Amino acid sequence: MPVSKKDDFTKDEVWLADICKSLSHPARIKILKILTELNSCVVGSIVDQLPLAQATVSQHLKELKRVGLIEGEIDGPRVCYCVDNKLLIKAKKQLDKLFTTIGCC
Amino acid sequence: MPVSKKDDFTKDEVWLADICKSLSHPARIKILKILTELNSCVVGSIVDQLPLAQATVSQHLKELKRVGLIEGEIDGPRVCYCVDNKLLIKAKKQLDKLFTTIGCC
DNA sequence: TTCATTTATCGTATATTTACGATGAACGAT
DNA sequence: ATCGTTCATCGTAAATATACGATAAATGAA
Repeated sequence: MPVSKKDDFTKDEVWLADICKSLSHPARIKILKILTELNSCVVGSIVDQLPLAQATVSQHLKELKRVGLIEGEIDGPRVCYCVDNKLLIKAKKQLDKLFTTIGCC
Repeated sequence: MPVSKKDDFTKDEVWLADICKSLSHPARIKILKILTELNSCVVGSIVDQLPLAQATVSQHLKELKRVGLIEGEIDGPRVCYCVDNKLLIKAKKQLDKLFTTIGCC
């Protein structure tokens, strides 16, 4: 008879899956690049470089903010976003760990 | 999704987003680990280690197969899956490139 | 105050994902 | 040939994701 399936997933697995989910749309990958390339990280500048409506970009920003990859700072009537390098490093570390675990590199 | 605008992004961005999507569920991350840990990579063994029904595991395997991260080989009435190391390396390379681009590590 | 600008959120439509039981197809064994 | 095993696929339901226009909230400027 089958073994009992009590095993849940580990915290690391859930966390990394969530990070990957936030990177699972090209617009969000591009947003991270834009935030790095531009001096300014104002929302309007990001919208200008994406083939998406402002409301849609706002949703993508929200998703990146949800997992902590970016942070928003209010700047007058604008909002200035930037990448959280600390979390980026953590994400890379976890990804490297996964790739090592599954026998790559 | 109404209309997909993924064609407006670069090939690399779309490809990497797709890889991340395939890693965006803890079950699929765990499947990759199981395939590495076990000698056998038969579907039944994978199902035994996941808190999910066989049909659901089969769907997750399909998603990993879709992006090429795993391959299935028919072995009598069974199917033996294994990780495609070549694609794994490509994925890691693209991820490293992204992290470098956005100023991490 | 009033107006224009900026961004988040609401409402909504549709697509996709996730999950499961049921079923079908392929195979080895009896 | 029939049976049991193994796995993929079908059918389906609920949740989530994606996209947009419209609107609200907040701010600075006139």
